[in-house]
Amino acid sequence: MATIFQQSVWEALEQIPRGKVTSYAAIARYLDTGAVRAVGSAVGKNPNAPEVPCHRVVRSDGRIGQYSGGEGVPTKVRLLSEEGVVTREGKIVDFEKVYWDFG
DNA sequence: TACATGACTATCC
DNA sequence: GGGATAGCCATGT
Repeated sequence: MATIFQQSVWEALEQIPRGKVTSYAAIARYLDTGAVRAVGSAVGKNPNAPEVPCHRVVRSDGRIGQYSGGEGVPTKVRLLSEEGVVTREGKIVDFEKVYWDFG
């Protein structure tokens, strides 16, 4: 059962442009809430995997974080790499350059 | 209704 | 600079 909160999170994810990443904190801020952990839970339960680019969400410190799909984090890293987001040792390279904010 | 948990973050040694 | 601890809101049992 998807709650309004979760749907809001997923809508936010769709706004992330290709080749960019954002953080859970940014989404929480966009939703005008400080529930960064709840955001993580919502993203992880995302039932619209292909529609929603949940792999474009990383931690605020530039690390990949977690992933619940395919092979897990390796899959997330691969997807990001395909979009031009280079990662290394589970961390985003040039994080500030590929970081995208809601505005 | 109350308790425990989580794809996190910020702070404090 | 790196590891550990507390705080946070929403969800599921």
